[in-house]
Formats: sequence, structure tokens, C-alpha cells
Amino acid sequence: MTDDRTTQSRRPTIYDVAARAGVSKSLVSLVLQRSPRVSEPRRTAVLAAITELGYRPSEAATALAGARTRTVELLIDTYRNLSFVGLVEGIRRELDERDFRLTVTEMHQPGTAGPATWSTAVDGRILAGEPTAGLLAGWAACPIVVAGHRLSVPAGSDVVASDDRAGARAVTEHLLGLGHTTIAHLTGSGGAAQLRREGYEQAVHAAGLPASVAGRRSGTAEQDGYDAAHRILTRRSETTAIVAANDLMALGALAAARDLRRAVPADLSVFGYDDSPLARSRYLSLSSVDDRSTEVGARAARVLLARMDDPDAAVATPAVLPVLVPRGTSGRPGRPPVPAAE
Amino acid sequence: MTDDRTTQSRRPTIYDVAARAGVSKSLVSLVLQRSPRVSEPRRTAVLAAITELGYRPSEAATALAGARTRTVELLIDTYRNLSFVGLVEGIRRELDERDFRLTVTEMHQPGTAGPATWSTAVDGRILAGEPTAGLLAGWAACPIVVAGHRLSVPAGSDVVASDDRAGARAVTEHLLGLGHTTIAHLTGSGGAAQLRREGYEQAVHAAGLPASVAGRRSGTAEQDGYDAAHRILTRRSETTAIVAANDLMALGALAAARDLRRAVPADLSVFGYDDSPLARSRYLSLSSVDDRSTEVGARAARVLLARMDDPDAAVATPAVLPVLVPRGTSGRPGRPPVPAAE
DNA sequence: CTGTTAGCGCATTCAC
DNA sequence: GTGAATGCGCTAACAG
Repeated sequence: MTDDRTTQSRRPTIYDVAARAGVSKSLVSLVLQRSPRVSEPRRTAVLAAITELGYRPSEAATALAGARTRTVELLIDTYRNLSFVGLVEGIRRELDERDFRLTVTEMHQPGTAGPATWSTAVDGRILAGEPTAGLLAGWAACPIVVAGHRLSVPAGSDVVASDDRAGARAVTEHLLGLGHTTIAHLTGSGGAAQLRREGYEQAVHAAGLPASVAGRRSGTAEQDGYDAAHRILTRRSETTAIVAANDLMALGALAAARDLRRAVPADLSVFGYDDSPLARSRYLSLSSVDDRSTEVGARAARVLLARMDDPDAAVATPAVLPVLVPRGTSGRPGRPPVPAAE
Repeated sequence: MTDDRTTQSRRPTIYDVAARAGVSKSLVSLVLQRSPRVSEPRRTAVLAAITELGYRPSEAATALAGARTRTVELLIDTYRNLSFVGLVEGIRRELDERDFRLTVTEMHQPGTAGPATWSTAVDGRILAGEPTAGLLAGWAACPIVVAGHRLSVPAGSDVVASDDRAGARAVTEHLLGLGHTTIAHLTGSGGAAQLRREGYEQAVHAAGLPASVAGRRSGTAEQDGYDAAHRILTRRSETTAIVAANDLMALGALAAARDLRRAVPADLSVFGYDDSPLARSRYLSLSSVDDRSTEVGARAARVLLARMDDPDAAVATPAVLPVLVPRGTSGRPGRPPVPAAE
């Protein structure tokens, strides 16, 4: 009586399914795992029992027994950094096909939060954001791929990244091509900013022009962009174009330009980077560089899955090439804007 | 030999800790749970063993044995809706104290994705976004609280929400107080939009003015805001103020105003809603209504925790009162702007 | 080949 | 403070 499994008060277990289908629980397990070593009639019987009972395997038990959770964890710095949204979509696309779950975790203060605070029950991780020292160390437990930063990544790690250097170079060359001869760059601390700065410097130097960089020691928020742009526009008023390390900083540059009575794009061209939803906004129509984070996410997921299947697999991870997206905030120097793409 | 637990190739388990500390596994478990029924010397011994071995309990085993995961799941529509960021921070604040983990899950197509697709191994859920029919039904398995929407919520559910009606009423009254007499509203489909529309209507009607609402049948994205605002500014050109259902739509209104050569805020005041990072941006300086999502999140978490402790507890959930945040896009009609708050 | 039996994984909890 | 049972699914080893 107490043992009557038909009183459906509890969640049905694999035992209930087995009893209902008249087979052993092992067979149910085999069906669940789509094993080919199950005869058709039994399989149907088991599947029928599963639907009838509304059975779903306990994740806890599955994880404990199989040591696999079919879950991938995405580690990000903060939800405020919109940049992870594209990443998520790309990752999701790959994971869904293979029936993996995705969970997103914020690492509060980067550096402070070590592996100890992470969840343990995942099969693999994708790390977006700066892999600060000691973050990857001591964490060999499950495969991990770094998405988005080629800098400061421990040797041996898988890395999938957008080619920030190439993107920054391309946007600078684009502005040079439009006729700009005094192009400034707003940078910030951090790996992505550094690569973009290098790309900018390569391009201006190749054109025989001096580099003009501001913000090397500050952050990458809107206010940092404002401060850096304000300084540049004040000290080097001949500047006709600004390349920012990201869209937020570009927004700050727009604010500085407005305060200093510089019309955009007539007097000043402004380029952001990331092609965030912000840049795509109709009102802002911010010229930007699409770092193709969706593609980065998708590739990162594929690499991770491959690494999970075979820890020693040789996985190629060519850099993803960014795409220029000129919009309403850029154009020829001293001229009306190039028609917006939209 | 094979059984030699000192060869630390595997992750240490509670058995290893027990052996090292010279106690039973049960005692280790008790220490882990901070049980007061453990003598001080033993406790220190166990804790020492734990650190020495670098032991961390297996989440899978904990979940299986205890039927508790110490994890709360936040269900959102999409990461693109920045509104969840504040929510997360509030929830986190409460959860951290009680040592709960938070996981954020996107419900792809709302309505399509039912409970079956959700993860099962959580102790409680917070649902942000429209609780579409059938989403809550059939999901009595774990406590759930709805955060943010008082509309279309099944009776009996816990709800923590910002008082959207009051917020919209307040902003409309604020504009009336500044001297505006033709105030329009941009709305959209969906529960939050409906409540905000009602608040707006209450305020204008109380002032003896007619309501002027656009966008009732469209979405709540920037483009929807643009379309609705464009229509209103064209058909009722005497309009001097616009209250949008959210910040994104307000952005669309700004674009429409620019296209129609209406200076903001001199010719037209624009108010958003949500006080998203967008609104706080220095460049945009968008007047908005702070729905205090962090507070909503914190309260939702508290309610959930209470509900988890005691399923029958009577939990009071008074509405959270929004706060007006006038910035650079609003002011007296036909006058220079009120100085920005910043 | 197809299917079953037996034992495992790891922490919790309740009698003793 | 301890032993033993428990939760649920996986996976060899084995049998028909």
C-alpha cells in the first residue's frame, strides 16, 4: 500500500516507467539514450509509458550517475555588457541541436571570483570576458573555451575570437579612404581595447600619420568616452574623425561633440565598435564595427562540443572577421554624411 | 591499492573528508549544514580536512539526496530586454545572503515554450515577463513568483510588481503641472503597456483632457515608438508632450521628432519608462520613470524564499512605487528645459 | 543480438 | 555522534 507506485503523488521515476512498460529499468535507460540495441516493440512500449506517466529523468540523478549534465555554462563579467547577447544566441543555436542546456553566470568582481564560486555541475564552460590570472588555472575539471579575447589567454586553451585588430584597422582605413587625415582613437584598459588600439595604430602609421590615442588608463564606459573625446577635441581641434573602442564610448564621444558644438557627421565622424543594439538604434544610427559575436558564440560552442567529445582533438579556431557598418555618424570630412545603410 | 583514497586523482568526496578528520560521513554533512549539534573540536577538524583536501560537495549528489538544489531560476523573455538587469541585481542581493545560486533562462517564444522545456533542478522560480496562459498551469512542482506584471496572473500566485499605473499617472501629472495641455501616449500590446496606458488615461481624464493614444496594436520596440509618434505629431501637431510606454519607444519618438523638425525639449517633451541604462546615458539624457526593478527583484526573491520555507505562509506583496526621473528631454512647453538632474 | 541483474555515485537524514 | 537506508539513473558484466 505504502509502496503503491500508482498513487501518482511523487514524480514518476525510471522504476515506474519500467514497471508500466513491463521491462527492466536498464532498458528504459537505454531507450532514453537512444541506444540502437533496443528492439522496436520495446522501444515503443517504453516511450508510450514515458508519455503516459509524464516522466522526465531527474537531472540530479543523471548527473550523479553519468557525471554528465548536458549543460554548458557561459561566464560573463556583467549583464550590463550587452555584448554577450549575440554570443548567447550563437551558442544557443549550436547547443539546441545537440540537446544541451545553457546557463549564464555573472562573475561579480572579475579576479575576485575564482573557480570556487562557480557551479560545478556542468560539462563545459565558455568564458566571455577577460580571463584574469588564476581564473583558468586550477580549473582543469571540465573543458573550457575562451570566447572573444585572444589576449592574456593561457597557452593550450581553446580560443574563439573576433579579429579586433583587423576590425580596428579596417575602420581606420575606411576613414582614411573617406579623406580624413586626423583620426583619433578612444581606448581603455583591457585586452579587447588593446587589440583595437593596435589595429588603429597600424592603419594610421601605414598611412604615415601620427597616432592620437586617449583613455589608455581609464575604463570603457560612456563617461570614459566622453572624457577622452573631450580632451582630444579640445587639444587637437583639427581632428575630424574618432574611432572608439566600443559603442558606449562612441556615445560619450557624441555627447562631447555636442557640448563642443561639433556637428556629427559634418564636422566630426564617430565610429563605435561592437555593433550593439545601441548602434543599430534608428535614433542614434551609430556607425560601428560588427564583431559578429553570434558567429563567435556559435563557433565557441562547436569547439567546446568537439573538445568534450575528444579532449585531444585538434581544433582549428580561425579568427572571425569583423564587418564594417557605416551609418549616420560617419562620412567624408566637412561634408554631408554618406547615405545611411538602412 | 585500488581503493587507496589518498591517491588524489578523483575529486575528494565526503568520505575522504571523514576519513581525514577521523569522523563519520554524517558528521561532515552536519558541519556542512552548519548544524549546532556539533562539538567545536570536531567542527574545526572537519573544516581543516575540507580545506586541506579542497573538498567541495557534489551538487548532483546534494540535489539527489536532499531534493534541494539551493538554486533559483529566473525566467525572462529575452536577454535583449535590458529590463531584467536591475531585477537580477536585486534578486542576487537577497540570494547571496542565503547562499542560493541564481540561473537565468530565456524562454524562447513565449507561449510556445512550456514548463516541459524548463530545467527541473531548481528550488524556486521567478518569472519575469508575461505569464502567458498555460505557463504557470501544470507547474506546481516548485514555488514560483511573478515579478513585474500584475496583469494576467493566475489567482493564488505570488506577485511582486512595480505600480505601472501609478507611475504613468505620475508622469502625466508631472507634465500637466509643467503646463502641457496636449499630452500623447505611445502604447503597445502587452500587460505592462496596458497598465501604463490606464495610468496615463486616468491622469488626462482627471484633468478634463482627452486621451491621445497610439500604437495599441503594435509592439513596444523603437520602431513602433517611431511609427506611433510620427502619426501623432503629424495628425495632432499641437501635441507638446509624449509619454512612451518604455525607453525604447521614447527613443523612437525622439527620432520621429527629429525627422519632423521638432526640437526636444523646447517644442516637445518626451518621457520614457523604465529608466534603463539607455535613459541614463549622458548623451541621451532621457527623462524616464524608474520602475525600481532592483527593488522589485529583491522583494520577489524575499517572497520566494518565504514561500519556499513555508508553502502556506501569508506573504504581503505591496506594489513598488516608481520614481520620476526628469532629465534633458522634458520641460515646460515652449520653453528651455528644466535643468537636468545629473 | 537483446535484455537483465547488480552495483555504483555522493550526500542526506532518521533511528539508535 | 554514528550506522544504515535512501534517492534515481547509468553501466559494466552477464544470460537467454
